[in-house]
Amino acid sequence: MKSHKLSARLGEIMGQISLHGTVSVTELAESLNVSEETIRRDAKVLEERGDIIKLHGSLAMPHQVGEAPYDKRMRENAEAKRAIARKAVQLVEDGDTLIIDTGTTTSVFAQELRNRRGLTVVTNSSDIARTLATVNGNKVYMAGGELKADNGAAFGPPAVEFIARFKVRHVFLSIAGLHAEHGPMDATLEEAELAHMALKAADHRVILSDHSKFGKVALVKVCGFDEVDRLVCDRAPEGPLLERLRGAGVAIDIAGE
Amino acid sequence: MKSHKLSARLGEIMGQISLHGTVSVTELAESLNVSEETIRRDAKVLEERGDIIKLHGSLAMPHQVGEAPYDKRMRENAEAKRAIARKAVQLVEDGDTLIIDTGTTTSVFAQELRNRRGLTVVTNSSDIARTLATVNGNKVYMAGGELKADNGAAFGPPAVEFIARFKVRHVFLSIAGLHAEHGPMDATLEEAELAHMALKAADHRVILSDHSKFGKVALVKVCGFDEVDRLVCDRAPEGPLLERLRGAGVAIDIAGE
DNA sequence: AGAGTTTTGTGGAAATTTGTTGATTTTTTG
DNA sequence: CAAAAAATCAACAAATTTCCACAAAACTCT
Repeated sequence: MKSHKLSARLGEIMGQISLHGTVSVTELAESLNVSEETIRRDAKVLEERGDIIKLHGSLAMPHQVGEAPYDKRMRENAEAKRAIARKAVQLVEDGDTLIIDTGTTTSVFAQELRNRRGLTVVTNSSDIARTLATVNGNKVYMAGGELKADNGAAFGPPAVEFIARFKVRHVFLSIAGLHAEHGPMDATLEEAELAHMALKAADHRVILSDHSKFGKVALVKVCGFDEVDRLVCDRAPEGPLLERLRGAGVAIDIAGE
Repeated sequence: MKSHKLSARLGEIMGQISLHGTVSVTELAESLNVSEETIRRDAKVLEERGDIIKLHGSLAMPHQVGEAPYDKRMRENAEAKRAIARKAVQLVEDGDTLIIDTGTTTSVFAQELRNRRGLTVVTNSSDIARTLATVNGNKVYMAGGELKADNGAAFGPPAVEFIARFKVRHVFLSIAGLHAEHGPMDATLEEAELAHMALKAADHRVILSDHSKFGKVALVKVCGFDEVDRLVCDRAPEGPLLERLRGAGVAIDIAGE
């Protein structure tokens, strides 16, 4: 059974943290008249409960105030995304034409594209547009309309039509899942429709995906395996997924090789 | 797998950077009472996380990399722009509807608008769109098309038509010059046309301008003094300019008062 | 009161962070 | 263009924090 004293202290700790943003372990130990080790043990349960995060020497709120879910997603698997983006940039030459779909991985990819010059970029993502629009003599075409709060990108028929007017060399897609049976999948119908149109508009069709998407099923199928030319990922796919990719002749690039 | 612990200092560094645009390593070391080497190490993880970029001797927001003229302009008079933005935000309430024109001052203004919730924002700037689209339950409508490399914003007839379809409470404009005789002026015809349409679409028309624009002549006249309701600036205008503003009944807000 | 359980404190080893030094690189200056 | 100044990097030592195992203390229940 839990003691009352313990839960009272946890509440006090939470109060201190939410009041000051971060509090040092030493401070807490002094103000609550317990040893630092006790504070650490409390911090452990608080962290497992997801109420706080432990830093080195102090405790803090789990996420920065005002941080968007999108920004948070950008941080998940950040190293993998960065590695994939670096690898994918090698496919692009100065002066290339490309369509870049919305997504956290493609946003990182866009940042890495600052190492290329004179690109012509078509996108529906305000983040990608901003990243590339003002630098290196790039030309950027962005689909307008209402930007979905989820990711700051335009969808719907106008956006699809906008994309359809272009014919480019490469298209780079982010996906929500990559399943051996169902193929590349997105979380919403609108995303999938736009991605599908983008695929038709390019000669060389590339999917950027970290391994956490492998075998995952999302809501809507984007396309068949035969509509993709290349997969750039951080770890090699295995089993039936690998079979399907090979069968469809999809080239596979593994970041860091 | 080594999970890097984070220092509570990282948040403070991010705050400083987003506040001033760029901060020198030396300044940070002094204000946080740690060695410069420690700041550099913090900067490294922040950079790998994509939150900042390291310059030689200082740290900056990620989009200030490269030599884009737009980013350079963002740094000029950074303090004044920030102060003006803070003042202007006081005019906006949660849930307001607004049009925000492209510009360096309005971009800073958009950052400050993260202190408001549930806004409906219409803009032609990819930077402003990206700043506000994914947070606080805002609704953002962005004009699409080719983004001018100069500032990452859409112009031309389609953009003007896009803006014309809205009717909002406030419009916020950046300008290139504010002259007693010629009124508010922009650097290009396209910018001026779009700004003029934006003015017609709002009840409350606000110009954001630092004092360096006072008395300056740019290429194209945007509108008459009587088409403006308010000027937010960092220093009081003087002489004939002040006369004209007063004569037209333009309210004047001075940042820091 | 006393056995069993839970919570807390203590000590030393392990891990992480920080400061310092000197070499290296970049930027500025004459 | 070369020298001087400033900033970064690499490596090691010092300081701080955490982790782990076990003992002491507090609490529960009969």
